[in-house]
Amino acid sequence: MGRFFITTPIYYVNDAPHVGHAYTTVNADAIARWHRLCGEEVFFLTGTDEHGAKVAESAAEHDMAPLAWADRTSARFKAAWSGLDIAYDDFIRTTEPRHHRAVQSFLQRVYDNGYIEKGLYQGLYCVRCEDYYTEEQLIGGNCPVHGTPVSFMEEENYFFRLDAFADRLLEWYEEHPEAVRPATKRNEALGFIKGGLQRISITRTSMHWGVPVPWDDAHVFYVWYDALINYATAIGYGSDEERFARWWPSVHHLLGKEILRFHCVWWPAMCMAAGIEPPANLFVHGWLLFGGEKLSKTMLQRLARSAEELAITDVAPDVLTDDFGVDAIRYHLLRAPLGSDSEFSYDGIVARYNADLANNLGNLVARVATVVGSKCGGIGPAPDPRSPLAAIADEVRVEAAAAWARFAPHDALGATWRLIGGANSLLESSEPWKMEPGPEVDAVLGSALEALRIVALLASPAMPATCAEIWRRIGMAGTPEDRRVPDDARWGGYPGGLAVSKGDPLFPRRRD
RNA sequence: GGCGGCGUAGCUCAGUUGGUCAGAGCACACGGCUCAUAAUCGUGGGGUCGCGGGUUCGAGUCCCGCCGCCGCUACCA
Repeated sequence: MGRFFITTPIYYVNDAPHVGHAYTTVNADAIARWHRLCGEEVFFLTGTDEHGAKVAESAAEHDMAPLAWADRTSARFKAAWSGLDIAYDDFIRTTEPRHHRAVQSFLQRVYDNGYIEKGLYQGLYCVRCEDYYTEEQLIGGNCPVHGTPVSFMEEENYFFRLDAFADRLLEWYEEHPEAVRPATKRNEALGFIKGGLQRISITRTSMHWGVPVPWDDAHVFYVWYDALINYATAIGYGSDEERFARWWPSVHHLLGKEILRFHCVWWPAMCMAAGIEPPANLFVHGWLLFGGEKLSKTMLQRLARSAEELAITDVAPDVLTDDFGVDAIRYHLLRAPLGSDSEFSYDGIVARYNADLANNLGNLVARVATVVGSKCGGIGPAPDPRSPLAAIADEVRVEAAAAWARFAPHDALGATWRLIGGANSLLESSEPWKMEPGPEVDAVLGSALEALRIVALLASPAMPATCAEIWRRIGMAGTPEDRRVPDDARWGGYPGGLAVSKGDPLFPRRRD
């Protein structure tokens, strides 16, 4: 049996969960669900990143201990994922003891291997921020946050010798052309490496909200440095080597383009430095963008809790799921091409909802149930082995599987929807509602039901609840998740003789 | 400034190594149907593929320049 390990980035607890987070997480969830459907042993990891100066500051501002503050925001992420029907296998928090142990073990190894050295970190420092800035970040030579003058400071830090890995990284990219996808993102990472790498300061003494450095207790690790290691922590790095070896390095990291450098340059180098293989698969997705045009006040009110200028990070997932339903939002997020940026708008959601969900899928379910009710006494007949839909279903099954496998849910769903179109078309050309009950009617309606069964199976990673409901309405026992692709997605799996029920519209058409 | 990406029908997007590559879906128009959530099915209009050059028998597809967006530029989740 195959194994499939997929991760999202761990989300920083200073942010509230927003649609950008949901985009990554829903995609990872759907892909994980697909692999479970394929019968693989799946480990889907997400979580929260809870260290660093910003968390400590925010906690102080709220008069809370850092951990209490982190508890609160971490819980909001869990709630958001629950609201989006995310079936993760593990939710890691970087404040957990297991993570501290793994980080210390990992970085001690790097230290012992000679890739961490003490050095002087110099920069422009704002005392009130307790943070360094580059000259470009300053506004009029002053701190961008406080507007006050910054001072030149230096502190003794430990540095990771990233610069020592340039050649090995280039070699690794050469030997693993598919490791970073899509190719455009791979090129960006390569460009960064070829541009020259410097050593990285990885510890702090100015603040203490972090993982203690095992060989020098005056320091804690810089937040990014501990964060990346979560992927190793969760599969037993440093505590259960057997388990770790089972899942590593054939991981699939899904991440947004803004953190490409950390994942595609730092992280592989860190792994090399610690003496483990770099992650085998890094898939970098683009952003959802608001086109910057025609954002009506209505839309603003609907999407954002409060915003003058609406950004994707202002939109909370629950605002959307309350409005459209969980599966509709999951579906919409999954129809955005994953590797590149794509437009995101309220009107776009409405349009897709009406076209794909209400008109095509929802209406097909309704019309089939009604005609089965009137012409077959509500008992679904068996499909016709020679139905024209059989060939479409074959094609769609193969295409959808290939698309899910290459992290292209939008293509997988596009293919799946062709079977819906085929079924609507077959009904139109056969007109079973005009025919007398008999074998001919049975063949058409049985085939339509079979199409719905296959669609419910293939689309279940995207819309688990809706597909389970379709499954139930056509009389199937259990849920699509109990089945396996590709075998159960082959034409002829609908047994016939099952009670078909009508039910309310799955996706009531929107009039806005 | 440097590095990288993008600019294809009204909208959202496809278009490997240059030769049915001018496409899909939505929207729109017309026709059919009425089982269905005024749904569905069929047909059609519509783009000098950002602009200007160049290479080539032939270029959205390669090269140069320009215009317009955008990301990264190192310790920012």
